[in-house]
Amino acid sequence: MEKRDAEKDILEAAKKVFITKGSAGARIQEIADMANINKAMLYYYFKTKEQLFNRIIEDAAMLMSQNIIPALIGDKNIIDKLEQLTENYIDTLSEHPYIPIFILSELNQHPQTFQDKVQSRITDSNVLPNLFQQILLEQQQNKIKPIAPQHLILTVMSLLVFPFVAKPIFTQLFKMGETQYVRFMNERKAEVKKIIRLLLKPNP
Amino acid sequence: MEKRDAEKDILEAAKKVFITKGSAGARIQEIADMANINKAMLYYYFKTKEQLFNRIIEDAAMLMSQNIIPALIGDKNIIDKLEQLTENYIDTLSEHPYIPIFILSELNQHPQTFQDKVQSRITDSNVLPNLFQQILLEQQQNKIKPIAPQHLILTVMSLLVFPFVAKPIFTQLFKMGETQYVRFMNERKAEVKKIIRLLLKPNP
DNA sequence: GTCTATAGCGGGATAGAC
DNA sequence: GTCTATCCCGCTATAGAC
Repeated sequence: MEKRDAEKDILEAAKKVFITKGSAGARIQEIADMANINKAMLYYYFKTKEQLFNRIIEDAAMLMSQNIIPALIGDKNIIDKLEQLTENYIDTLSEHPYIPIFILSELNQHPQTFQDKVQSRITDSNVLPNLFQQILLEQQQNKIKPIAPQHLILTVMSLLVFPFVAKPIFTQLFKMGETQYVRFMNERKAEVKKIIRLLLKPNP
Repeated sequence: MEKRDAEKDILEAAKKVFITKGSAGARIQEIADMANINKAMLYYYFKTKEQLFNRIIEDAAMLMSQNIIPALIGDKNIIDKLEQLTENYIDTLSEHPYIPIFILSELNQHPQTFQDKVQSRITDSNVLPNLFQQILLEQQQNKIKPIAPQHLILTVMSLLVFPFVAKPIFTQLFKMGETQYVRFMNERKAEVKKIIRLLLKPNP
């Protein structure tokens, strides 16, 4: 029998409600109900709706960047790094499929949020410039085919993230249930890796 | 000197506000102000906020499907069709970059919307089953490499749509201005077509 | 068709007892 | 820490004069 932790319950409920309804559409009452807690109690733990929301979106952004950065650092070659990223990303997002659309949608409405809460972590780590440099270096060494680093990165991110962003559309369009969706996204790892190799592996 | 058309002004303003703030975040007052019209006048033309919103999202969905369907029907081969789609889509979305994130985000919050307003148009036209059939046929004839139709479609859609969905992220990440973004998205047409050919063109 | 004024209420936030 | 009651603002929507 575990001790009931109000703050944890609130965060869990808030996550669900904010992610499905968005910042403006979410109702504090609904979060409180879902956490089996009084609305006043919620304000006892989190001073304002905005503060609670910030906490949720920070957690979500953290979850995302935690999977990018480790896959991309180290001294493996580019193809290995991107394949590792594919594994990590699809696994994590399969467990949290609504995170990307939530982040992107909120970012669209408040672009400053990104600057403040997400970019700093990526910029500070210097992952991106290092990756660019490695791509250009491996090209000079003829280890991979020529491609603009921006296009390569955007292509891989597109292939990884979009299927989750568009989940509601394409599960309905392809008439998939939840189980089929998960299986499909697992197949998709191989598909994305195939494209990465097609793009980068030099012709023999 | 053109005649002032209130209804048109409202729709134009509503489009901007709904797309940037979302359905729940949008304020009727802001739409009215932007349309240089009285708030009561707005209710004269559109009975409720919801009705106005529905009109906006229907227009947006229409704009999207208008570009998919024509590129995919007819008797061209798959590669030509997908390359045509690439041209149409990136051109249209470059003019309306915030439409995809708007639609996807609202769809996520109200999945029923899709069933009602978008899917019917696509389902009725029978584009998707026909396309699937053509893909399988060309594979049997060894005109294209083997690939599951679902993965092919999802890959192409990812490559086309995601750069717009993630526009705020990657313009900031790659430190791009509006002009550079447009130029980059134009380059991207060639990049996407290259990937389509890599995926489908049989090795000689 | 256009405008002013206002109804009416949903929902964020707080007071204050226990 | 927990709860009830309530404040009060902002917002959708309407009434009604012109």
